[in-house]
Amino acid sequence: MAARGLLGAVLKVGDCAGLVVETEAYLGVSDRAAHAFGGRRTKTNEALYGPAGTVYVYQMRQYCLLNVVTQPATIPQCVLIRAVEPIAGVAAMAMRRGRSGPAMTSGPGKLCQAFGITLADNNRAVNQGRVQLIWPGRTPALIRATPRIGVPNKGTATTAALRFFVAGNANVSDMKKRAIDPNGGWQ
DNA sequence: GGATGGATCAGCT
DNA sequence: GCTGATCCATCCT
Repeated sequence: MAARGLLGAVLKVGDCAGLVVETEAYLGVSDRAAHAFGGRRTKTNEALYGPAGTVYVYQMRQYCLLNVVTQPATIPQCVLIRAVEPIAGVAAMAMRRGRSGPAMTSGPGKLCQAFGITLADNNRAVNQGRVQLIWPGRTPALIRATPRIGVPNKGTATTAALRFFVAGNANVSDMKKRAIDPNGGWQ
């Protein structure tokens, strides 16, 4: 699954970069939690119907969320990037976030603020705009799966284990202190 | 450590 | 009007 394949990839925006450590899969028309559920297509989610590698930025309240389309055009599936481990441009990210440490990029809204990702980056091809994904990055020692976050009361969409993260990485959202691996969860 | 409520806003109904 | 793929401060145990 594409959501697992993104773990360990390098996300690069301008001079800032980080390793993807947490993702969620959104399975298109059959997924009640997806914006394209039932084939819904509006100006806002138009990017979902682009080719694989299209950036889909969704704004929620005062934050933006970063997605990457994973299937050919007209098949609206995507992966939400929920958290990264900062590896470059840390000072710039800390300034934009007003915070440092794990709280800087350990959530979908947080990492977009840290990298300066906005709706201006929506509906553009990865590696042809400011947002880039680069392989190889690092290899997770262990990938864990749980239900997605913020998807209540939607039957199987709520219970399905479609959230994936690098086990033990300190930048994963809601990571318990006891569960942190000193090696960052990498091989 | 866990639960709660407010901030805040574009887009859809 | 209403509704979120959120975040943070501030309670409480």
